[in-house]
Amino acid sequence: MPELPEVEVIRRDLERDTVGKRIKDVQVKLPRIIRRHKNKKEFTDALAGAKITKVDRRGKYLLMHLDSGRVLVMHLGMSGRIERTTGRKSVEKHTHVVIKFSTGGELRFIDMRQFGELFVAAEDGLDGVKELSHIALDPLGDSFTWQVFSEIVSSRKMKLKSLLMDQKFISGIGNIYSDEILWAAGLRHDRQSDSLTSQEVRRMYRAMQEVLQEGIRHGGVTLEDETYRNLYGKTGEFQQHLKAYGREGEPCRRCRTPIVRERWGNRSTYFCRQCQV
DNA sequence: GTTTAACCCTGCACGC
DNA sequence: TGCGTGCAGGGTTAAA
Repeated sequence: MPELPEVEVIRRDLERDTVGKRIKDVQVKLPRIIRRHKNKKEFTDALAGAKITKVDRRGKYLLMHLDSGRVLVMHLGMSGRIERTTGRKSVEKHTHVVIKFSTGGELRFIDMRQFGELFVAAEDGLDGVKELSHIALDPLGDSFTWQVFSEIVSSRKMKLKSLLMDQKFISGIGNIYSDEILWAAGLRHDRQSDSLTSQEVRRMYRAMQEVLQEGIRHGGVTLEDETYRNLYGKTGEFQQHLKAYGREGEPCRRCRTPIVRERWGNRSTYFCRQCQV
């Protein structure tokens, strides 16, 4: 399930591999994936003939800028991935959109659970796009300073995990990385954000930066039964370095106390009862 | 302002 | 072996 590090890995791959290429043709096999558009034609016409100039990221959204003044916006949802192929490779099940380049080769959008989506928007109207307008600052961006983080955390009465995962306040963090950040900071998921000391806020800020950077460095997380891969089909390796997520019953890497799993809302949260307070 | 629950969909485990 | 049922999984959003 792609979060900031996984999406950033793909962004870097796309930036390296697709900038300067011209889109020849687009095929939509499952209209649900482009559900923001009235029909397939509106989507494919907006892309055909355009050259890719830049690949950006806003939270978990990928933004592929085009020389036509438009932007192809992509969200991977829970099981989505993008594959770069020569076009000769057989088409995998759950391939919903294919973008062909005029120089040969193509991008395939593959998504088993169909929670992902693609749409095209005008570049100068991006801030008005509902899906993007609420996305907060990027936690790895230069302007996301400790002071900014401190203000977000201490001015609200939210449980830390809710706060970390809320895209309105901090962008790009999901279930896996929130558990890892809280473990690294030694803080419980259900601590009220306004109860943190300034030292704890600083610890959480540092943990957030380090965990996300490490995630990117190790190519993101690919779980056993999940489908995350980079642009070339390579799996991530950060799952081997996880300290909390998915480690129910295994000893905490700090204090040896077994990691517990709790239902939190309608999903799992993993933490150490002993050293997260 | 904050929390909760439903929804989106497929694959898989399970019981019969 | 085949069928039906129930549920996991995460992000978003509407409702409480």
